[in-house]
Amino acid sequence: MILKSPRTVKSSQSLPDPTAQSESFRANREARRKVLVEDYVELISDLLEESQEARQVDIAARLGVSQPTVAKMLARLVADGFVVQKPYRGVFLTEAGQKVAEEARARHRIVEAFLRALGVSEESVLVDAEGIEHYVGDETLAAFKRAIDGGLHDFINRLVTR
Amino acid sequence: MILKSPRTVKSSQSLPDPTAQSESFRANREARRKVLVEDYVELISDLLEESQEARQVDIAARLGVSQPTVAKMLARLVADGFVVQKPYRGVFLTEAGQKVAEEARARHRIVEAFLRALGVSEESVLVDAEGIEHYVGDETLAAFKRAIDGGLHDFINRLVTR
DNA sequence: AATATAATATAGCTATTGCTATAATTAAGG
DNA sequence: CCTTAATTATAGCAATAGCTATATTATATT
Ligand SMILES: [Mn+2]
Ligand SMILES: [Mn+2]
Ligand SMILES: [Mn+2]
Ligand SMILES: [Mn+2]
Repeated sequence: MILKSPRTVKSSQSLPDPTAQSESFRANREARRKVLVEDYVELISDLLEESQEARQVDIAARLGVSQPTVAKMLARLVADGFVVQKPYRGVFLTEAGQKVAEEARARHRIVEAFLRALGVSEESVLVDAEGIEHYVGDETLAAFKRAIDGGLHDFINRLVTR
Repeated sequence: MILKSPRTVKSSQSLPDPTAQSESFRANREARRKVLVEDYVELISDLLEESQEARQVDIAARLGVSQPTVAKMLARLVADGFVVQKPYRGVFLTEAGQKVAEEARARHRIVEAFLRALGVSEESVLVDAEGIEHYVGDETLAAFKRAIDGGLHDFINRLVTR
């Protein structure tokens, strides 16, 4: 499977097909609704692995939000069946929660590895991956993986050294 | 400047430095607050270029939201000084609005071109770029540009054909 | 066991982003 | 000009995501 040369690919118009465009925006509003769930559940999973507990105060400190904000969000995650709370002992993940956490972490790590391979600094990798991860579809994720495995890194090196 | 081999780069821990992590989340909440402004203003600019007018109904159709939703958002964009309204003649961009639109469009196009160069399908490019564009920092954007200019495309082709 | 500390809960507020239903207004066509 | 159709405005509602201030409760320490 050979890609067409970029020169022969018709450059994108300013305005895509109206239906395609509105579907894109819809898909992104949908993705935006899942961002907090993914970030919380992934973080809870990380905290549990590191210290066997995930308390509201730790979550709040890691996210940079207040404890009542976390309390409210956890109530939603409980209602959605992703976490369970042990009173004054923090929260734990349900099966469903663990599944979301693992998928989120896998995506997150691939995006991070990809940005690193592109030569982005560690600080920018941290910040940008935290946002980008939520908007990378399966196909794009696969392309990122290919690029990492395939040795994008060496390629960049070759470019950088002329 | 030669990059270290990926094998020698210490794999990222599950949990980054707490301060760095909370700063990442803060930065992303900040970025999230700008998403709608960027999407609206860029779309208005595109509509104006295409048809010399940008009406609420057209914007609503393109975004896949209701007209009152657009009306409310336009009030905010007017208050923020990005657009002006001509009654029953749609909206137009101020100088500030045009600047935001041009920057947003430039970023959007680079992200699209980059995903295309990676071999992502046109549909996925449309959807994913619409989200990713808002979370790509200057440094990552520069890396995308380098990769496009540098001939990432040919590199992918080489990979794909073994 | 009493107390101090840490953790969580709750109340009450604000801003944002969406919706439906309906009213009001303007622009266009006859 | 008058009417109709298109466009915009407005009212009222809901969900989400944040905040501060304060109360409550559990855990840990003495
Ligand atoms: Mn993540
Ligand atoms: Mn994230
Ligand atoms: Mn855009
Ligand atoms: Mn966008």
